[in-house]
Amino acid sequence: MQQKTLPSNMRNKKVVDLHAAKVACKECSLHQLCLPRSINGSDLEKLDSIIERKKPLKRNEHLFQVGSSFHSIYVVRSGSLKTYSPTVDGQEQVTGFHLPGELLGLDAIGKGRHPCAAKALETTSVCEVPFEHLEGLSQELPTLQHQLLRLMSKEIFDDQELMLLLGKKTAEARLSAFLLSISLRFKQRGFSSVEFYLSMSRNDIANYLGLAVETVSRMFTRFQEDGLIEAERKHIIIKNRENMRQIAGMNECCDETSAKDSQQIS
Amino acid sequence: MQQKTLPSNMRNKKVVDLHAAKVACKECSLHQLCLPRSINGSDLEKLDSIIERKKPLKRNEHLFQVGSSFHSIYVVRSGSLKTYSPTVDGQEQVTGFHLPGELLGLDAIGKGRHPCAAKALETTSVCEVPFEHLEGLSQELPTLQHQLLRLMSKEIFDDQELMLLLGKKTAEARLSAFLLSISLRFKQRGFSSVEFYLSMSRNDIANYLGLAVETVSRMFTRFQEDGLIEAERKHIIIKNRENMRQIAGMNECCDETSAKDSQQIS
DNA sequence: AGCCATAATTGATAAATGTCAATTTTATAC
DNA sequence: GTATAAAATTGACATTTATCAATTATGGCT
Repeated sequence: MQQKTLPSNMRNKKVVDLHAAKVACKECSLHQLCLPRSINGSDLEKLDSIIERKKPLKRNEHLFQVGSSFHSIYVVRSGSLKTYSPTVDGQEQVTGFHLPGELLGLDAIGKGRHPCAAKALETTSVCEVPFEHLEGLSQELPTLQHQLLRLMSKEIFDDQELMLLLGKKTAEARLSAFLLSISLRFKQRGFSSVEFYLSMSRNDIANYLGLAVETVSRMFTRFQEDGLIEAERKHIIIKNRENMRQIAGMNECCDETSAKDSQQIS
Repeated sequence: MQQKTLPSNMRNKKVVDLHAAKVACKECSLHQLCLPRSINGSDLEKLDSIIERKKPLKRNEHLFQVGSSFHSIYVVRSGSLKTYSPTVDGQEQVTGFHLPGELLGLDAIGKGRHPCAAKALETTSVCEVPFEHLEGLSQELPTLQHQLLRLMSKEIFDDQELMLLLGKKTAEARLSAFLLSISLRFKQRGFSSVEFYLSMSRNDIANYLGLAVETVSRMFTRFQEDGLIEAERKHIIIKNRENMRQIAGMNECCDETSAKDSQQIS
């Protein structure tokens, strides 16, 4: 598996992390939608023809708002977004982060409305896949239907993993698992799993993990003291993955293995 | 909406709660799969023909084990089950409860293996829907494909709601939201949302909510002191739903409204 | 380049929940 | 029906994490 380290000029610049590293369609989840092994050329063209490229979002711009009506699924091409829901007390609750190659909007099919909002964390471009067209095409192409069901299933599976995390674990276990998860997702897209940039704020991380910002900050400090990571602001280097796994309370099955699994479409 | 209160002879007997109240196929999620509005008679027959009825499970029997290969989706006809995953430290982590009319196994499509085990909480019968057949049939029947995608999307949505709960809330908020959730699900199946039996132990509830058993027990006590519920063992009566909503940090949209939404297939 | 708003860190304290231990209640088996 | 095991409850105490407050660092803007 190829490993690209992000170019060094990204280190001290502001936004360029994920944004600069554009992901070719062939490497993203959409490619998984295209069914790498079994789809043929003309089918792939058909799929390609329904996809719309949208103009890039600037930081803090919304891809969609809470309650907006559902038309399309989106795939992140470059950059990153967060999804969040409003809570009763007027706060927002971050429900997910979306890196290049990942999907947004699957949770909106059921009710026809987006239950959460999606906001760009940096300059971000996405592909738009109109859902009616995708459904129609899935009707023609059994492999595409299958792949769509697989991706939705994976989403359910991933959410459940996160539930485990939020339900049971200590603050350090949560943060450790979070960092490992991000690391793994970078790896799956062909980037380095050892060194990467977090596009989200400590606040977003804390919110997502159900912790106070201060606690997250302290954990970052402790992880550095313990030699688990090096962290300078958003720039993270994983120094001791094995210990982090133990702290996260993960068995190995949740790392390399599942990473491979989700690559090779059987 | 009709409201059936469970027969009084269930009160002081052991198992008969959910188990006794068999749900007709027309009232369960499978009926949603059948697409109430738009599917015609012969299509419905086709769907009916691929469904297998299995012989009932006794309490503590498994429907499937962790890692077992995925063939079918299951629909609960009567009784109830819990799903759970093993954790590193040899414990189990409860990931969900499944009441009559609800689905199991959607999280297994992705990898072809069940990431969790499913165990009957009481005498329980399920319908088995072989996934290959379902996929094939969905290929023929666009409305069925659409419905399948909707149901999976709903699962994603529901999981995210739970994540919100586990991530942010206090112990009392979690338990309150849990009880309201169960109440709502009963209501959706046509049972009373005010009075019902919990088939799962306090231990399972605590595990599911990421709390210690003792904390759950104390919360039950407190809720009774505060007049929110009456609880005698597993028999629960909701006395003050409005206060419980506030404690759970829910806006109304998460109750009646969404209940209706998921009934009417548009 | 410098200013201002925002984000991140750190410390002190309070509140919530987990842990340990004992007791009571309920369920199961003989 | 009784014995035994399992589940639930309750209390005392320890630990973790949230909250409040203050300080420092960073990033965006003119």
